[in-house]
Amino acid sequence: MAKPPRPKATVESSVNELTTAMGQLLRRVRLETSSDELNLSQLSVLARLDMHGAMTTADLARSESMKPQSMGAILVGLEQEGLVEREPHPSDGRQILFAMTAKGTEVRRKRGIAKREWLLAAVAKLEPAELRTLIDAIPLIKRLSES
Amino acid sequence: MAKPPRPKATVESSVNELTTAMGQLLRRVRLETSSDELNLSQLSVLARLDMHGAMTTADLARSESMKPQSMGAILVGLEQEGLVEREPHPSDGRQILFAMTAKGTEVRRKRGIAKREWLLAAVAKLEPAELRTLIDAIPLIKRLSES
DNA sequence: TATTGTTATACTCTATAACTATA
DNA sequence: TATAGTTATAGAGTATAACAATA
Repeated sequence: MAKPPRPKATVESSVNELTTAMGQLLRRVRLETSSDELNLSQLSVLARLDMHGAMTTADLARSESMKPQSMGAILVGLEQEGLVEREPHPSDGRQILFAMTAKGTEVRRKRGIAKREWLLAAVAKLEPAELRTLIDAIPLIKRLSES
Repeated sequence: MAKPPRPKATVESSVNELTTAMGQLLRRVRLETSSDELNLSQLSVLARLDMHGAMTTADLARSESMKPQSMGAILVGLEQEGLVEREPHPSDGRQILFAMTAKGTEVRRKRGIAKREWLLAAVAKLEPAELRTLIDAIPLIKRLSES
């Protein structure tokens, strides 16, 4: 089934395919793991706190390209599960630092999270060179969202 | 600003970063283009109809990893904008084929769509080799969502 | 007056469930 | 009985607006 002679793939058409492909993969991941205890944003926040240490709502919101109110809702969820906890800011009474708890560290690191399982299995089907390409693209995607 | 010596990036941690990065980029794209007339899913459907010709709701839903009811809502939106139209299926009275209209083709192809503009500007900041990596990764992301 | 965070509300996107019509 | 599509409803995720407290 040879493809019809498409005019050479332009950057423009690639950009369209990128958003389509990303949207589809995220839908798929959410569907495959809808019974999971944490959603993708919550996992992102845990990963970030694990790397950077305690952060404020505003900083977390900025780093995830999200509004502070939205981040607040995510943090409330994580807090109710006992995965993060509040710490007063040492010098600014307005700010609140959110830090991972021991349970948060454990949940984040344990292999049992279904979200990873499904995607890991899919990634395992890639050729080594393809896997390298995919991994190399991750920081680029990250940079795009920050530019 | 050398990076701290992170323990070698495992496939597992890369998979986490991939979903985080994709979620963040899609949020950013949506924010930057929230005044746009079409959402990402609608643009995907137009692109697919442009490539494949007329398709049914069910086939479109399958190809986008989405439920038929959800695809139905997307198609109603496109239909009300006059971008797609219904055609009866030649042999099966239950099925309905959706085809692009001339206006749909025009809207899809015109350069003015803000969604593309913002992302194109961001992509233009990548080095040529990085752009190649990103483009090479697109079919891989697509394949993951279909596996 | 500007910033941090909270509360209340609404919107977008997609899923689930129940139904109709055709096969 | 199975499949395609529709209608109605609900849920997740995130935004906007209005507010309180601190700087």
